[in-house]
Amino acid sequence: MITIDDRSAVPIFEQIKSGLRGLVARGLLKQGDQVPAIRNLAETLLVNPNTIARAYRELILEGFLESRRGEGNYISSNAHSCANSGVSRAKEQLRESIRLSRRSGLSWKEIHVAVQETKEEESR
Amino acid sequence: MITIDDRSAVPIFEQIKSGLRGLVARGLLKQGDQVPAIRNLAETLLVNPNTIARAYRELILEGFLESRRGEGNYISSNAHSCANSGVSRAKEQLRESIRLSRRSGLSWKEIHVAVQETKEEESR
Amino acid sequence: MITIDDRSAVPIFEQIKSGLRGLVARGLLKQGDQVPAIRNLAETLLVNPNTIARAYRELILEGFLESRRGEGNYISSNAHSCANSGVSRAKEQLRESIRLSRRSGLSWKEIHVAVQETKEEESR
Amino acid sequence: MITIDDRSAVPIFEQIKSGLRGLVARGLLKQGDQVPAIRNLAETLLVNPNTIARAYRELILEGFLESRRGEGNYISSNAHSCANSGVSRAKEQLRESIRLSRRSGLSWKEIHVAVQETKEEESR
DNA sequence: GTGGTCTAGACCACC
DNA sequence: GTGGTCTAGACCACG
Repeated sequence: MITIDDRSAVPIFEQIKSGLRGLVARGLLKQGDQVPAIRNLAETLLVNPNTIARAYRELILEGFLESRRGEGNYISSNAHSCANSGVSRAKEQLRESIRLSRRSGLSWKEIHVAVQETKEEESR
Repeated sequence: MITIDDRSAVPIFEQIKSGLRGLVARGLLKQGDQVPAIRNLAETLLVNPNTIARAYRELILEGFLESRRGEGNYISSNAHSCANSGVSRAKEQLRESIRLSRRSGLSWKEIHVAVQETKEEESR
Repeated sequence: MITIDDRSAVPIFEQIKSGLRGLVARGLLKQGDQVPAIRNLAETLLVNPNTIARAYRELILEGFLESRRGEGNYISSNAHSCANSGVSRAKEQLRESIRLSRRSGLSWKEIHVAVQETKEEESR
Repeated sequence: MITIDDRSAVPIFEQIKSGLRGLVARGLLKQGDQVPAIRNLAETLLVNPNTIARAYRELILEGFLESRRGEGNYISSNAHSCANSGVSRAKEQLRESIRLSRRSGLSWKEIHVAVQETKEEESR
């Protein structure tokens, strides 16, 4: 359910963090749900377990996850608000990318086209 | 004519590279034009000369700039195609950011809003 | 395994690049092998880490090396072809030096002697 | 009679210096002969006059040329020995290039082939 | 005046 | 542990 792009400039642990927040924002994961065990997810995503551990650790600090010792990690009760603030952060990052593409010479028309194309790509 | 954002995750030398490519793509700089001297631009942008030198060096490797010994750096004859490929690269990066923001839970509507807001911000 | 000549007119980072390409061309380094860590090699060759970093960075751009985040740099799968094109480049540069020495007045006999002497020097 | 390669890493003024020394070494220019006027040679070789001036200046310091004020520059009486020392310097440079090509992975056979090919190229 | 190389060392990020 | 970026400043070479 989470997609990793290792060629991306965005750190893998960030991709995991925003991936999980996105799942909550979209309602695919709810308060109290258990998230996959570190080793499990590492195997699934073909990623170093340390990287997963770091993502979880930061999500715990953030109050998005709760760790129950010996049991696993669970979506916390205030995960929703974390997810929402994650969404606004994502929006701000997107705006920065848009500004950057402008400086590289893209016209607004091209930017709209890019949005459209990505939308169609996704619905396939 | 080039804008630098020190807070951006995108390295400064990359911002300079795409800035120059953008200037050519928008027709503000043409084949044969001289680009600012390294130390000059460094002073203008409040950036270390080494950083400018690195941007220029990579643009030369790319064939976008030509260096004439002891004279300076000039927009090369095939800079236009480099600029265009730079534009498509920028477009591809934008699409990646859009995908990423989707994974973080942004709706298509929110993405359109972000584009709109950035547009208005720029025209101010 | 790489030799640096600080008195040479050839920049150190270029010597490192051709040194590595040479190691692959001679089969002493193979696809998938890890190259020394930047700080490591810097210490061994008594050279500034930045200089090594530059050589590695350019070899990555060239497709000769692959960098795995936080892990290190590795000989890429198509390093062999890069090494070969490096060898032809070296050959072309040698021919240019020969032409230059001709223009400086060396006879072909003297050139053969120079080759012979360098050969003997190396085998010592 | 002198060939310039502006793409070469060897500075143009050095190419001119060794070119002149080569002409003497090969007997095409003798003691007392006048060398071309700076502006003249600059025009012929499509080179900045400053560059010619620098080459001449250094050849004068070296004792290879003599300047007679208002008249021009002439091959000096001990030009021959300068030319000879130039030849040995050229030989040493050639040997360094050979060592460099070795480090880039060239075999001795390939080096001999390169010499042979350059020879044939010249006789055409 | 121009660019090119190198050093030194700081700081940040990822694994 | 790894690499990446940036700054500061020195030094050299070409035109």
